[in-house]
Amino acid sequence: MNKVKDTTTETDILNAAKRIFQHKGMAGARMQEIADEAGINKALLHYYFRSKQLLFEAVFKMAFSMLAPQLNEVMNADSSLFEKIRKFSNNYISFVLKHPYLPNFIIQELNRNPEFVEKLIAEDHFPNIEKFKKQVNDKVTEGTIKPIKPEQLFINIMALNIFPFIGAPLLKGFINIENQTYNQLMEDRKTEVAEFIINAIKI
Amino acid sequence: MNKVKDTTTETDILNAAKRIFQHKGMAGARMQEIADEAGINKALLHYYFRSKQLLFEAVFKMAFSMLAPQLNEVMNADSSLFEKIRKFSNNYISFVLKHPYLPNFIIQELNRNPEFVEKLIAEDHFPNIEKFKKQVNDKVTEGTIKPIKPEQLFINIMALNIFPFIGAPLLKGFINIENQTYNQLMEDRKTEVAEFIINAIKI
DNA sequence: ACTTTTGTTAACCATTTGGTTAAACTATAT
DNA sequence: ATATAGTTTAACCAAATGGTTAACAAAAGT
Repeated sequence: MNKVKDTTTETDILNAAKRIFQHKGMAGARMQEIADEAGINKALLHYYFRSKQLLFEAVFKMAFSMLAPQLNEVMNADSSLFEKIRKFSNNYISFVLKHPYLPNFIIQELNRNPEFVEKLIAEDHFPNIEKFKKQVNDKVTEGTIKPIKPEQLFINIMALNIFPFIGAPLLKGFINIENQTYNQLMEDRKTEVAEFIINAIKI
Repeated sequence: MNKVKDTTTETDILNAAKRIFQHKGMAGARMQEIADEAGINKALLHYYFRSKQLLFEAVFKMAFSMLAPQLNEVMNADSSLFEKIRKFSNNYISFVLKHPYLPNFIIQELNRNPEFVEKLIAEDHFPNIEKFKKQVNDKVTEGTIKPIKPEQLFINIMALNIFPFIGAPLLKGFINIENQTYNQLMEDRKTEVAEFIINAIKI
């Protein structure tokens, strides 16, 4: 009964489904296309995951669990506020450059299905930013940084790191540059975003 | 041949389609549902717009044309750089608070269909940020603001203004607050975002 | 008055789509 | 070797879906 065997088929399916779902979303993805991508028969998808919905949820949770821990680790570390901002920006952008479709996939499906957030919160390892909030409030009180609500600072950090990937097609149009140049901008942002934020709040 | 009559049916369809498309996306929307929402027969949709694709494109262009001019006007105005940042943030957030689903709709469909951007660029009134870029470069040269690439500053402005709406479900989960509190945060951002940006670049 | 154009509907159609079934195949244990 | 449990497939199926047709109603033009 042990899973000594390599579960290649199941993981093949998951990876194929991840690719298709991330490109087309839940509604736009087709079971047949996922089966083709995985190189198997469509019935096997149902054998392993019962329904499109369950397959989707498996993919979604996998995607979310690739991103959430990063946020959690950095935000709850013992490092200073500025270090957190630097580390998160660097880590996050490096990671997303390797998985460019992940953030958009998650945000998109959460918008279509807002009640899904509650399910995620109930799960383990959902990010918690209490420590970060306290840290910001302390620094504001002691006058080390400009007054700002922790929530606003948090939103700003997320926005500056995540949006450039989600809004890439639009931004490329506005700025009028090609993919490669845009990627170079992202590369630069690994450090520049953090400095931008720190400049905005330091006294 | 004059359109003296009110084109209620056509606009009814457009408005209904806008609501459905914005909530469910192109792939997730159903023609029947749009017809129901508009209170008409499904065949009428095809009578007015031929196909789902064309109806979608009509809705998309309408949505885009509600947002793009704002960007254009502010960015190409004669006002100072800081004024532009303040005005855009205030205008944009005010507008989106009234149309919360617009930005996500546009960004989402552009991600599914990146070649759509080229079509938009070809159309009239596609935003142009050359004036803004020159303005930033000048101020950097004369030492009035910290060195920053105009493209990066532009991305930051867009990110800080747009992302809080697109990422709302996720951010509400992270910050652990309700809709009303979140809306108050957005209200505050009308002015705070601009000051955050200005603090980040002023010397 | 009547003809033509425009607007609207119910019924229909072909295709797509998620899902099922039963049979075949594979490996493993006995 | 053979029974057994797990894996994979081809063939099906019912429902949903985008789109069409033909008939009819309402304006608009003459």
